[in-house]
Amino acid sequence: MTKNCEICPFSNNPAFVAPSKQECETVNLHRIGEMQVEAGCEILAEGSDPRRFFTLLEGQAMRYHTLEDGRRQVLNFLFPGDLIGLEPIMLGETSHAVEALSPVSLCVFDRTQIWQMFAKMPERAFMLTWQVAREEHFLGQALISVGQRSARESLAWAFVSLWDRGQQSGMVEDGKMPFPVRQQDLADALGLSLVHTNKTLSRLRSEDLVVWRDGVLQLPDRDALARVGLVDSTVIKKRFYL
Amino acid sequence: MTKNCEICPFSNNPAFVAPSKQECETVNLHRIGEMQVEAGCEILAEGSDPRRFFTLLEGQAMRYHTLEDGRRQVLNFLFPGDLIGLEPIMLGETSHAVEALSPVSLCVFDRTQIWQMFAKMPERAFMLTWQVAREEHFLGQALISVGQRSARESLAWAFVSLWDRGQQSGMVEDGKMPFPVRQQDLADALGLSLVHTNKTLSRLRSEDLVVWRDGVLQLPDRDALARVGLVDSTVIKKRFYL
DNA sequence: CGTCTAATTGAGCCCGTTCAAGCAATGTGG
DNA sequence: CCACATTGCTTGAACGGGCTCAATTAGACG
Repeated sequence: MTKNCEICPFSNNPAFVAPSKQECETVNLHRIGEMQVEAGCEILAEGSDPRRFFTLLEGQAMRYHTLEDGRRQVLNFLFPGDLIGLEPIMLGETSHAVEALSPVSLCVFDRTQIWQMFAKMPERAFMLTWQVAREEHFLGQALISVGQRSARESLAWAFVSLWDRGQQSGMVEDGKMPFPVRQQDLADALGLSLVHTNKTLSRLRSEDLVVWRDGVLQLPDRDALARVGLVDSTVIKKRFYL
Repeated sequence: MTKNCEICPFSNNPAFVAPSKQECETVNLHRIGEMQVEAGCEILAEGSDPRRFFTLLEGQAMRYHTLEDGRRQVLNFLFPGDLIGLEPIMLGETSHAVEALSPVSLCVFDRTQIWQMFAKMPERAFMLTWQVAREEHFLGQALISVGQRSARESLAWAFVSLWDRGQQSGMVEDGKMPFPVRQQDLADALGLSLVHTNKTLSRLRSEDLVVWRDGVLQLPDRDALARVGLVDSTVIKKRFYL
């Protein structure tokens, strides 16, 4: 295995059940290889035939769907350790696109690997389902935000959630986290217009709740911002249990 | 197995891979039993300890989350064949409630059954993951709607989506489908106010696009409504493939 | 016949939208 | 080295979709 494999759900992570020697070999068998992608490139294209899926090893990405008339909804932001392209394989149709937000490195698997996992590596398969369930949870949270929260609350919620996700995946250093996103992307994630996002954001900035410059995010008072965003304190354990 | 078991993902469904004799026995072993719930009752309580999960055999239900201040977001509506309470077990925390919309019958499983499935019945485990992935897909679609569509488009989208779901689960008869929901529930699902939902709905009614009376829904022109709601024609196959 | 819940309709306001202009940083070609 | 285009951020002004408040109606139930 190469660099960063410790965050791959199919690899050996202390947070997860350790794979056996045999499992490792089987994984390596179906592991097509690693892939580097530049910022701004499409990792997954809307409507494409689902053949492979990926583990995001380094960098950040964005998953979105575009309506016929051009309106776009960002579904979520992806962090190291996240899976990409599993849903399309399960459902047989790629209904969203994934774009790299920074230089990204991916671990590439063939779709046949999925069944191999279920057949021969139940712990890996369980792990995989756990990831899908977690993503479902995040989508639900986003839906709550877009549906019920005000613009100010939504922004606050988004920053806190992203911050917490960033910490879980080890992207926060010195109280700073890379967040290479345009305001337009954030607006599309929250169902707001660019203009209003900007104005609401500048208010949060003037209150010293958010510092976001040059693609780097800082939250001087994460808990205060969480209160603004009505973020419930539910913590998702990294470790799943049976 | 008792009535309606053919729709249970853990049972023998022609759309799915048939379970072996041994699988059937193992499922029955962990199947706690059947449960009947009246309309309006809570099947799953927010914050409860996740111990069991269910298959919805008959009737309809609603999954929602409530914010501290009372605002409520309906996450989705549940149809026969859907799983209930799997996400909480996987993630260790029940962050949403599920309420019966009609008299409901459920098949009850113990949470230990999940691991049994991964360990001994890979086809069932795969099936289960497929269900989670499908639910993730629907949540994504809902997020797109709430985030990008206008009230009119949202309503149209919702009716068409529910209609299609209803047809897949065999709830449509004579061009009619039971839809035992208050306007308030629909409003909370779409992030709209009750008043605006009502006014938009009455417009759709006057255009003969929607007929919804006494808990029964009819769509005289499903395709026209789909055009109003910008529903993409992507069809999720009932049959998954490997 | 009073009470309760759900649907309906009107009036007025506001949050978030669209339109529009300006600015700063970066890049590109002559 | 400058002219010019491009991309993203910022800000002002005005409109409007959807909100809140409020009152009425209709049906179900005791």
